[in-house]
Amino acid sequence: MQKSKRLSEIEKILGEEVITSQEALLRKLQERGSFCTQATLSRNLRQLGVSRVRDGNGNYRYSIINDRKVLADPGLKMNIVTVIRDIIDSNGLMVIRTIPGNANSTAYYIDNAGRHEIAGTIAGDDTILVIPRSGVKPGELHECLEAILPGLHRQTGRENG
Amino acid sequence: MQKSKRLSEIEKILGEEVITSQEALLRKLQERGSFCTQATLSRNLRQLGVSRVRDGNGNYRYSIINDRKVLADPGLKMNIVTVIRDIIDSNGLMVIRTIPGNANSTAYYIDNAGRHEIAGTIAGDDTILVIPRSGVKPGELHECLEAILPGLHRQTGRENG
DNA sequence: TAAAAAAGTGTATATATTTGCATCTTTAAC
DNA sequence: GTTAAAGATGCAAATATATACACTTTTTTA
Repeated sequence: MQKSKRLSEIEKILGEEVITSQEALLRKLQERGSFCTQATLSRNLRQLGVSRVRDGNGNYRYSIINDRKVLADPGLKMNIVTVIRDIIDSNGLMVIRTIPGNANSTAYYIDNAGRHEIAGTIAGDDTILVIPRSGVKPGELHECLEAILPGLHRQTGRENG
Repeated sequence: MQKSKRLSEIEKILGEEVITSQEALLRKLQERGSFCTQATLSRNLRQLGVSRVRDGNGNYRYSIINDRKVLADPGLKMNIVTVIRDIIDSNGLMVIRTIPGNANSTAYYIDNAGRHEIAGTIAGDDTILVIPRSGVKPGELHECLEAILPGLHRQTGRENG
């Protein structure tokens, strides 16, 4: 069956490129040797839980994570971890890198965890800067993030450079 | 004008109820005394940055959460230096200022240079924050950036603030 | 292995959302 | 106060996405 291959291709493409419509995604899939119709793609996207989210200009973009899921249900933390690529400590600041387009939603989640250790976050497209409160040590901050994002330590390739 | 009232009603409704279509949102607005057509609502949702995201069952739901930043255009890597205005060191972090609208593309370029010295970057509209890995000294980071962006030192007005 | 059930898919179509255009309203400039 | 410019909106039409139905393939059951 070619479905599973197609699903993983979809995930890969969405992690690498900015896709604004199913038609566009369809073309990308074709370039990689996966073929189907828009109808099937629509079904696949639903199965993958892919959302259509806004970028800063109000344009839509397809994204593998659905922010609100994480938000509405604090129990579903695991999903957010899947978009995290790595975490790097930089002199006490923590830099989290995500797959493209997911920094904001992840940062939002971190902000809303209500952890005292964290003064705030700044998110770009695929990078989040987590700023600790004064006096919070890197190790504490890292532990804090692990508490917020269970399973995190298993995901990050290099946790300290 | 009733637009601003409608916008805040929209935010309120989305924060309180599960809305799965613009038509449904339209009805909720009417219940609260805000009237418009679906076309206008579509425009309003874009202005608010509202996204259409999946819930756990794959169904759509409108949500105020979104990703705010646009991914850089990987195409314009060449003349990247010409858009840089200056570079300022701030306690080991490097702040690069570009001409408006070019921070993203520049940051993208820097990220993709694959330099170990750099933990990550965060870009706004005309400002980039370059975050070094722990132990990397400001001078090293600056050299690193010069290596990535040849000609940089001639462009930057004040290289250390 | 045959039959039944479940899953996958395309086509055509339905539903949902966005947009071009004309119009009306508000704001800014004299 | 008049005119120009910008903003808001509805309508109709264009796009984009989802789904009903029929058909094929795969998986399960006995």
